[in-house]
Amino acid sequence: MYAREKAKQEVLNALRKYIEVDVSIDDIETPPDNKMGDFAYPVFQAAKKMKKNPAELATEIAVKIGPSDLVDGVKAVGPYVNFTLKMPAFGAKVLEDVELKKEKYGQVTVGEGKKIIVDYAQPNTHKEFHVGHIRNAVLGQSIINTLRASGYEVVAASYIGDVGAHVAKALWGMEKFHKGEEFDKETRAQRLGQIYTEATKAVEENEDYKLEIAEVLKAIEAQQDPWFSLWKKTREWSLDSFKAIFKELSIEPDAWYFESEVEKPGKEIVSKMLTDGIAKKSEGAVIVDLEKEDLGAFLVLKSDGSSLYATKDLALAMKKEKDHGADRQIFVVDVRQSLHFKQLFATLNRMGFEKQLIHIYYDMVNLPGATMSSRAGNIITYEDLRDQMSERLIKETKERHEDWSDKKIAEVAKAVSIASIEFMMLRQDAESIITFDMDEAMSFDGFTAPYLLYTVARIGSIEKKAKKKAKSAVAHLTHEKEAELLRKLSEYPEVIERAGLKFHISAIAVWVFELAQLFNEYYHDVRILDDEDLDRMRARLALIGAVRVTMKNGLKLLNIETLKEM
RNA sequence: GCGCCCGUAGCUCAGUUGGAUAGAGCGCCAGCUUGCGGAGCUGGAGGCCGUACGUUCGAGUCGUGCCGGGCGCACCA
Repeated sequence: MYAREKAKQEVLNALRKYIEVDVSIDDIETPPDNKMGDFAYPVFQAAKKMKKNPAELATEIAVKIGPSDLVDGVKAVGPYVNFTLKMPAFGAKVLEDVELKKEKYGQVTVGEGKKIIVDYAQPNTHKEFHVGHIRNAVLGQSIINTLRASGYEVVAASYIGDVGAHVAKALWGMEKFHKGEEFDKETRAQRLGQIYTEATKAVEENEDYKLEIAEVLKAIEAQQDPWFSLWKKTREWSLDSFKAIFKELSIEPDAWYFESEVEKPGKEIVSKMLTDGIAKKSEGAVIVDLEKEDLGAFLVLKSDGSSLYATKDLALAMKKEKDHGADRQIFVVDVRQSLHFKQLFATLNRMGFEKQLIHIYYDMVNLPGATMSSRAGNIITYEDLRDQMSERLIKETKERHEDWSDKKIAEVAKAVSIASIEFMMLRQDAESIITFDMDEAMSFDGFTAPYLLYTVARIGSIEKKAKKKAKSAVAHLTHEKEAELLRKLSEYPEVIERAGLKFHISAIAVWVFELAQLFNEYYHDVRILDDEDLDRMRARLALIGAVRVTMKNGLKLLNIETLKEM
């Protein structure tokens, strides 16, 4: 049991003796200022039940409770019973927790025995991989990391849109406008995306093209050449490029699903739904009438018999269930598909699908001053963003490290720019729109990846310079900021648990930032090295080592690898 | 028209399943530092939490109306 959990348990045990209502660990709150105490129990409800004045009851309880192993003072402040941690003992337990568990510090067990499959990283082949896709993949991976840290068994499932109207459009555009063009291996995937955009514009100007593209789509679905071969070839171009991007961003799916493999099964499900009476024909197409659930009509097959997103999603859910049999299926998908998922889940329920289905949604990513849309042509691809940022970071890094090789500078700059992108995607609530300001993302000041990475590198540098080994001895850590750091470190497992239960990743980002701030304040107040009190120096080294390990653990959940130097 | 989301400091955003005096970063102003990595730290100014009612011992948080913004609502994904 982690230090904080154990302390809370002691608080609970004490409270239960004197209170006539049930108290659970969730009733223990944190006071707004730690000068008031570390834990607080508001007595309002208990007072009501016991028919007493809240402030009086709080006082009454407070005088009865004595100190325990990790909890020291108990005092009433108004209607609250406040508890203060017993400092040397509690701090020692915190450091012990971190040192014992190391990279596993913070992992909790709420999810043990439960299996979840998370659908994320769903780019479409033949289209560009832009910032919106980054948000999806990074958020999804971070949720997966956090669920794993919470004890769940998680299947990370990427779902690739390798068929559908967009593919037909891109291939049609290739033949129509770029027949015979040579495609360079390095850029061919992006070239496909450009052709897709070009084709989209062409269709807007000429309605007749729609029919031509519909023919292409049918040919691909029917596996007819030359379209089918062209599809197979170009699909690989996109997949190769996605794999490279995933690697850079630490996106690591362990299962790959493709729209092309669920298309046929999807159509079969639809025809079974027709015979079962779950679906019906309407205006030539097939729908599921969800008026009863107030969800309108769910279109599951087009009137020309070709499939839709919905067709494939039905089969996908079934396939995932067959492959992995998870207790829950989670879908990390853009908020604009909320209705689609409500309809999909309602339909699956009608088909007798019983596992829990959750849509985790996120909003879009804008650039300052402009909403991003592929139609307006102001989307920014992952590669462009990364390269623009790297370029500027190379310049800055060069100025600071004149002795570094170009190769080392380029590597560090790339790592920092990727970390900067990831952090911007995760530091904010998923439900809110991100305004991606590149300058802010790369800034070494503020709520940014570079600030955090710098702090970790700085700790590493101190540790490297120290001639003595760290040795935890909390008795030597008497500075006020040292106690604050220990308390902060103790919160980490709770942060993970809450983030995992609510899929609230930004809370991890905020917490790591607060820890970094606290460390930097400490660093300026206290000189760690060249201390004549060797035991104290070693104890401080142990403390900052614990800070570094915990920051690293937190950043890892955010897909960010720390750097030794930068 | 119906539905979902959002509205908190000049800007970008937090606010722990309703709890104590509403916070952070950036920017601005005033300082510290020849440093164990200053890419940092300290202090300051800056808020009728969109608005009006309601529920509650207690509302930025819950409910309803209104105002303002975004998104979605059958053959796109």
